Amino acid sequence: MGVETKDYCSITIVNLEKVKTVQQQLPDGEKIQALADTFKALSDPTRIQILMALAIEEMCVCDLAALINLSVSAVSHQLRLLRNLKLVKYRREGKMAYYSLDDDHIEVLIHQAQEHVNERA
Amino acid sequence: MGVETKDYCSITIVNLEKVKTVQQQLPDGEKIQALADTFKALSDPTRIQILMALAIEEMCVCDLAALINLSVSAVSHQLRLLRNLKLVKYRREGKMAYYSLDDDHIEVLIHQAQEHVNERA
DNA sequence: CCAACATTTGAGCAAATGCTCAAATGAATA
DNA sequence: TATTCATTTGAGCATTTGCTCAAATGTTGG
Repeated sequence: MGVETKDYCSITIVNLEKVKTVQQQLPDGEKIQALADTFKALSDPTRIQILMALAIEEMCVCDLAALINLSVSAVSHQLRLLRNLKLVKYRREGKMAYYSLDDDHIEVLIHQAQEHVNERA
Repeated sequence: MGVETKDYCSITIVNLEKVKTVQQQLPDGEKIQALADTFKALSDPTRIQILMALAIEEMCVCDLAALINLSVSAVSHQLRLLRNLKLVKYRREGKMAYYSLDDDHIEVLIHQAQEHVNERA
C-alpha cells in the first residue's frame, strides 16, 4: 500500500487524504516561523515584564532594571532583542534612553493570554 | 521604612515614583511566569504546526508526523508537552491515538498573532 | 580635555530546548 | 500466545537561551 506522493521519511500514513487537506490549509514555512518568533519574543518572564511596563509608561533602562530587579546589562540585552523585533523603540534624552512600545498588537496579544491564564484557575 | 521598599541590588533609580507606580500595576511573579509559559508553548514551529493542524481536525500521531515531516518520536514528545499544558487531549481508537485541541483560547491567540505577522509586511 | 554616568556590547558559561536513536509499552490480530 | 504496529519514553547530543562580568561607547558638565 504505497500511495506516497511526498517524501515523508518512510512514515506510515493512516489517512493520506486528511494529511493533504490539512497541509493545504496550513501557512507556509516562513509564516509558521514568523508566528513562532512572535511568540518566542513573549516567552520569557523578563521580556513580558519589560513589555507590560512599557505598555503603561515609557521608561529608561536603569528604572526598568530596578523595576524587574535585574542587572542593567541583562535588561539592555533584552531591549536590543525587542528592538530588533520592532517591538520597542527608544528616544534619547541626554545620557538616558527612554524606551516605549513600538507595537500595539503585542499589548493585545498579552491581554489575550492573560485571559487564557486567568480562566485556567 | 524609608523610601526604599525593595532590594534593588544597588541599581541607580532615576524616577523612584514611576518605578513604584508601574510595579504596582504589574501582575505578580506567578502570573508573569504563567504568561511566559503560555507563550513558550507557542514559540516553536513544530508545536505551532501541531496546534494549527489540530485546530482544523483531530489527527493521529503518525499522520501529524507525516504532515509536518518530522519523526513520530519527535511529534510524540511535543504532544506530551502540549498535553501537560492541557492544550491538547487525545482519545484512543485501537492502536491509534487521536489528538485534538483541548483549549479554545489558543486558537484565538494564534489567530491574533497571525494578524500581527501579516500587518508587519 | 577629563571625569562621571547611562547605556551598549562581546565573551563566556550554566541551564533549557528539540531532535534522534533505541528500547519499552499497549492493543489488535494471526 | 506470539506477532505486529502505533505510540511512548529515556538517554544522549548539538544548539539556543539568558544571565554575569568586564570593557567599550556616547553624552553631559566641570
